[in-house]
Amino acid sequence: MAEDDKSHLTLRDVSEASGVSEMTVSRVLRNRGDVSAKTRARVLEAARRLGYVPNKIAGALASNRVNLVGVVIPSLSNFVFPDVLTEISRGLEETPLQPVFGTSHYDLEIEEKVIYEMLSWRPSGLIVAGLEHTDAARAMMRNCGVPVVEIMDVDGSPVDANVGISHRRAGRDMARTILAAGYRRIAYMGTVKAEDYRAAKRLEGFEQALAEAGIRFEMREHYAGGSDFRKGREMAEAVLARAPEVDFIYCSNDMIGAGAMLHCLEAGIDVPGRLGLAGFNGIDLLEGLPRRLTSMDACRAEIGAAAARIVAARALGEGDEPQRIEFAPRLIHGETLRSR
Amino acid sequence: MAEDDKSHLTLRDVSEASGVSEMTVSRVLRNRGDVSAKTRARVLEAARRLGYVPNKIAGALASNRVNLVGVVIPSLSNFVFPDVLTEISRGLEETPLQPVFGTSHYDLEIEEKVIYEMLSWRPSGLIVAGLEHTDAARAMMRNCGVPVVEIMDVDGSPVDANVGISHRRAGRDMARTILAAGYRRIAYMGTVKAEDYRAAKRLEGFEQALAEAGIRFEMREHYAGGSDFRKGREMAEAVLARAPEVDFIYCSNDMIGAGAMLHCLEAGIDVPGRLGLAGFNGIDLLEGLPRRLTSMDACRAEIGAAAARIVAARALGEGDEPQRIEFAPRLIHGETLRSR
DNA sequence: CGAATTACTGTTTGCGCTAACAGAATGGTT
DNA sequence: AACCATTCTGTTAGCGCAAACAGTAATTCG
Repeated sequence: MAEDDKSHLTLRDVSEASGVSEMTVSRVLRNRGDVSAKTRARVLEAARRLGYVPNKIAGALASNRVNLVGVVIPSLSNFVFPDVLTEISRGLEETPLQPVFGTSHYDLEIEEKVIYEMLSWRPSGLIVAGLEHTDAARAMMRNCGVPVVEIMDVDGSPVDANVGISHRRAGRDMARTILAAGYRRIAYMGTVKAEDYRAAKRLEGFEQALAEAGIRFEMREHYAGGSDFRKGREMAEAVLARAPEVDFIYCSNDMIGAGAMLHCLEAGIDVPGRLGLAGFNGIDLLEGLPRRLTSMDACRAEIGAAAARIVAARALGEGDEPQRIEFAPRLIHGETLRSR
Repeated sequence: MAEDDKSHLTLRDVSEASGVSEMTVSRVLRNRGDVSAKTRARVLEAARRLGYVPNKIAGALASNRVNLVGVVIPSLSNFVFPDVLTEISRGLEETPLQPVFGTSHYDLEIEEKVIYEMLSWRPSGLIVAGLEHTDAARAMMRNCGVPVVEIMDVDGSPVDANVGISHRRAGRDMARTILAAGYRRIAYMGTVKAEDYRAAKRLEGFEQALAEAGIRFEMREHYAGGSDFRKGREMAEAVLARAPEVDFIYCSNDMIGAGAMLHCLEAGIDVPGRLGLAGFNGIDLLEGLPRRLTSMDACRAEIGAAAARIVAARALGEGDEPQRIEFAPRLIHGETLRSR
């Protein structure tokens, strides 16, 4: 393939090697404009022989077009986001657009920096998780001149387009389902991260529905750090030791919920008879555990796909999609909730 | 913050707004060269007021420096890779470098395209998972003029730098450990993907060690698609139904292994007495399952960190790191392997 | 006090490419 | 033969920024 080590090959090198102008080479390599079959072949041969790789930096500057879409998410170690990313990638596959990822570690200041970095590459669009941002970040997104889609959450005021679910409603619906199943002494286990706005909104909706039924949490147990089975186990044990009367534990996510379930089964607790459990996210990876955990699908596949569609449509100027899409989180009844 | 909608602010706009030359603005914004405190303040104020975001495309073209590091991995839906990415990000945090990710879906042709795309942005370095590539991809990496680190695997010939573990050795070591524990009727459960070269190498090493002990697999069960508990359960059930004499199942990864474990426990099979189980990757997320699965740590944190270090050192010209690093996969004995 | 140094700011040039336009070659039509 | 349309190729200019160099003013020093 490549023969030359002079690692700064330019259009000029290819044009000299093939005996045509730089412009013609450019046209061939971009499939733009008419070029005779013979010339095309010569150019392609030369490019391949030299191992030429076009310089998109220069191309982007000259054409004022950058086929990148910035995607800003809180973290990669949370199941949810890799899923969404995968779906966004798939959604952009048929377009000339390419996603570029950045993570904010659930920190709005970092998020602001990441957005700034992304915008400094003048992408064709931006997809950002969540509706909470610093003022500066919001201003940048408002003025960047490209489509911005805020995803995952719809409880708030988007800067531009918005695709997600209502986490408040998700919490409320889950609470009502649990109450309808007859549980009354309910505990919460969730992250202590104030920056997980969506978990906070679910909790808020949940508590609101409880309040409407004249009920309050028996207790709330918080944790810091990542979510895994072990943490769920330990916390469930602690909760049940301190408040044995509890008959349901609502968990802020599926990993914790599954850990709690594993503890209960091992401790010989009747699930869902004596104690019910529910999580959030509908992580299908967990299918195959001894009991299917009651959960709620966050529609992350749909969200990723819709966000990709909106950005693509707007960036490529092919008509405008509806700009606000709210999906309805689907209850996954599972086997850790009495059905009656 | 921003006031103007004219979304194409340039250095000139800031320079006019602050009454200095473009060059001085550029210097202020990059903290390069001496600028008086007064001028600096004026420029910063103007930039902030206008909502100016520098154009890195232009900056990169002019300076011939792009502070991006391309990272090419097979997939995001595999635990392992988000982990490595996170570690690479962390490793680059203290440098001016920023990672940019792309996925190949375990397809070398796609990988070639992704590498081509990445190189067309003229990054400061490239980190690629695996040692298997198309000839064209290898040629591009050889001639791109920036540090290239192939990660995860060391069984093969790297183009440039290389950090990883020997999967062959990992398989061999695991087999020996299993044999030493007295198991003799061994089955394999793994992906059918011929493109998962590392899993194939582990299998190869494993079989070699078995052969040295005069043993062959009782059976090999393959599956396609993603790895989850359910699949592990189903396959374990199938294996034990067809070959009840099997006393150990070696699984190509932890998810499958954990699924198999869940099946066995539910079926009342004595683990590890009657049947032993092992996986691969040492996924700590799984801690908290009823039994700790025997596994092998793939050193993905160390690999990510080392790759980041090498790229940073080479790209920033701060001396050269050792170019080939092999980590030793650590056995995680777990509770699904007899200890004797 | 003049020269040398330092501190700061400006000018010119070009990175590698593409948009826009201009021109040449070819073929068909009247 | 003159004309036009079509097909192909080349020329010019400039995208927004930073490197290199060129000042100018303020300060230091012998």
